[in-house]
Amino acid sequence: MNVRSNKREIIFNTALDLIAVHGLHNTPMSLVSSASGVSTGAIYHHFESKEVLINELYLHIKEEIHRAVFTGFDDTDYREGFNTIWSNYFHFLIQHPNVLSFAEQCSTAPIIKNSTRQEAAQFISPLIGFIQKGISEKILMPHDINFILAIINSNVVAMAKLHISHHLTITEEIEAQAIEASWKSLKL
Amino acid sequence: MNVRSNKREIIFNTALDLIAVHGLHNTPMSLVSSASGVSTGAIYHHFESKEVLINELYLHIKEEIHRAVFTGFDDTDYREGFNTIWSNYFHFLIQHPNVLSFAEQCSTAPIIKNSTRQEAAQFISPLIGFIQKGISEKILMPHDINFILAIINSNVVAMAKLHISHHLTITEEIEAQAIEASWKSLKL
Amino acid sequence: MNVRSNKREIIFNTALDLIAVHGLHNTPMSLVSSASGVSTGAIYHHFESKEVLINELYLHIKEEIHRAVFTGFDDTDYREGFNTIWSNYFHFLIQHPNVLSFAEQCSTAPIIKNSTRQEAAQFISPLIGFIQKGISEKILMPHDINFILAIINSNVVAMAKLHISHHLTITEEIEAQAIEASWKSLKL
Amino acid sequence: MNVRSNKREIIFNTALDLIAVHGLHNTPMSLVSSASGVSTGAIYHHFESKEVLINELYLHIKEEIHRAVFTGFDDTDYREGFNTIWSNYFHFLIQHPNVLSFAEQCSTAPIIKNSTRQEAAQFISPLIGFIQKGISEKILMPHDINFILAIINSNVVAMAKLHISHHLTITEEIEAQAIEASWKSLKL
DNA sequence: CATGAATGAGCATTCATTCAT
DNA sequence: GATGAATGAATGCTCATTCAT
Repeated sequence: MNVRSNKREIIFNTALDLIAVHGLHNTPMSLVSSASGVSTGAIYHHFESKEVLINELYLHIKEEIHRAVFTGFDDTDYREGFNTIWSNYFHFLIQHPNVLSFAEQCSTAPIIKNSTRQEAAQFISPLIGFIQKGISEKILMPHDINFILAIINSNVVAMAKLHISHHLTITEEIEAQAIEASWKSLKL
Repeated sequence: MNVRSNKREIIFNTALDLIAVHGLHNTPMSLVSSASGVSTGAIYHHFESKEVLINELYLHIKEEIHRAVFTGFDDTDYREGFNTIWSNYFHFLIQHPNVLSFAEQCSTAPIIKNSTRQEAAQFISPLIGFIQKGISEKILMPHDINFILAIINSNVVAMAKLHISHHLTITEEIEAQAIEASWKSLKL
Repeated sequence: MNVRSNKREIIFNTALDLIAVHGLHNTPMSLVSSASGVSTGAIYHHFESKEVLINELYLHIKEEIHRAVFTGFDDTDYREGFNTIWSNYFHFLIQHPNVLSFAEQCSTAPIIKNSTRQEAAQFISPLIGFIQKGISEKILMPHDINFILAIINSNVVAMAKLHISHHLTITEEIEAQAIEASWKSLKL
Repeated sequence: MNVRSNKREIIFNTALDLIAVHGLHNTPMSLVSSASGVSTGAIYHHFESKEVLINELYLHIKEEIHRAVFTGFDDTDYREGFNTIWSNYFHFLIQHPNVLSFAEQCSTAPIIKNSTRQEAAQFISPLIGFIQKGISEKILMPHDINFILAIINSNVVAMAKLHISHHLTITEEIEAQAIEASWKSLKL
């Protein structure tokens, strides 16, 4: 099992990096095989098909992101918690640009099944809890949860893309301004 | 010339719809051909390659979006102008979901060349002018232009995606709240 | 008729040059059209098909070669006549390398019909007459005509190819040696 | 390795025969595939492209020819050696008319790269040695090596083509005359 | 007659997937 | 289990030829 999960991990990492650079459809399985040192046969032993591999990688990454988001999260002060979540999310993305690239490609690709998207949605439940708390405590505007999630997510991702694409280097100062912008959007 | 631009238009529309539904890489030229009633040879008469077709379609669409954004725009009241632009952009996207789908797919796809992206960037110059005016008149926060563009764009697109995906139906009331959210992010 | 034969000539010359450089099968009719300034429709008005065009060009060129071969030919001295023919043939080829390139490509290409090859064979009848005279006058060895033709032709073409390919620059002196070599092969 | 070279050999033989009959450009890879029983994918597994396949086949054949030329070659008597080489070359060609057809098509085709032609040129080094020996021993005329090679090669090929095309059946007697003709061209 | 846009069969090549070893 | 050669359907693209204008 150790070997097996190792291989899964190797395949995941290789596929992620290749897809981030070459794109979802310019990354043949044979390339994943040669770059990872895992034979195509072995890849197909671990993943039924390319579609399955990519869907599972998508899930894997979504989980990783949401785990990172709550690192060091402290429930005491709401605004502080908001800052932590925003910042964690942002830094994870800029430290893992290949993850962002992969996730963005998947966001519209028909290869990701609806059931996968639904499954991935479960990872945001802690975030939903946090938002609901903000609403019920009259800290956040009483918008629909999806509305609030969309604003936060789109702002973080937009800033991460600006930073990674070098269109705007997000210093600590600018990051603080961006968090403030998101906050002003949503606070009551 | 009439016939020519007609064919281009037909190919553009067909490709747009097919790609929106099937994806950039699940839309073979033969499908564009059969669905449009234009032979593959004729498509290649108008567009050097699939890559060229998609790059030109991307440019075409970016122009269309930015033309739509300034429809009925009035310079008198700044906030009113902001509302108009936001709303125009949003309504164009939800009325043309295939455009949004296509544009989103292109946003990360390596098939779009950097030179195309740069060429497309020129279309936002009126928007940049509007933002600069807001900053110089002490109406908007003095953020980097790219920062402000990113916030506005990401918010509009996020709301349009919520609406189109039926995760949240954006009524006039919610639209007003979303505009307000973007505005609060950016106003001084 | 003048206009017509003009166009034929233009098409012939263009096709010859293009085929010499790009090869028989890398020379699309559209290229012949654009390079010659004659529309594809007009080309097809003059030549039923690409095959017909090439077959007629082949015939045209074979005739041209054989006309050149007897320029300044004088029946008085047999050896002198042999020299003239050999030299004429050789100089025509090195002065028209595109003709040689085209002819060589056609020599093995299935696009040239047998009937065309037979028709082209008629042009060598003066040469056959000259050879038969040499045999009957006990100047040449009494070989089969095809044998003698093959030796002369292959030697001239081989020397022309050496010269054009720059593998050996055929000076007047070397040319004289080559003629001598052919002559020694065949003389009684 | 055995399987591998087997497949290469099968592909080579099939391609050679098909190209000899249909021509270099009327032999689609799909035909090579169906005629050889090797799937297109497998052909592309062994040869990067059609161009590579043809270039490698060209090299393969040139080597085969030059190996055949020195079969039974004996250094003792120079004239005897000349006869052997000439005859070996000639008989190899008439026994392998497809090789001749293929080689002739390649001789002018742009698909054969210059680097391939240069690589193929190395095979004639034993022949060059033989010719140089003839010159230094005052048996052959002191012509340029390329001159002598061209005469011999062009004569052998011309005779082989006469024979194969049935324009002249080369009996043993005629072959002896042809060798004699070449010899008289070149001997001192 | 001339034009050149349009046609569509045909080709080289790719790549997800299988399966004999 | 693991391997990677083999499969072959599918794709982007070409080009000889036609025909409406």
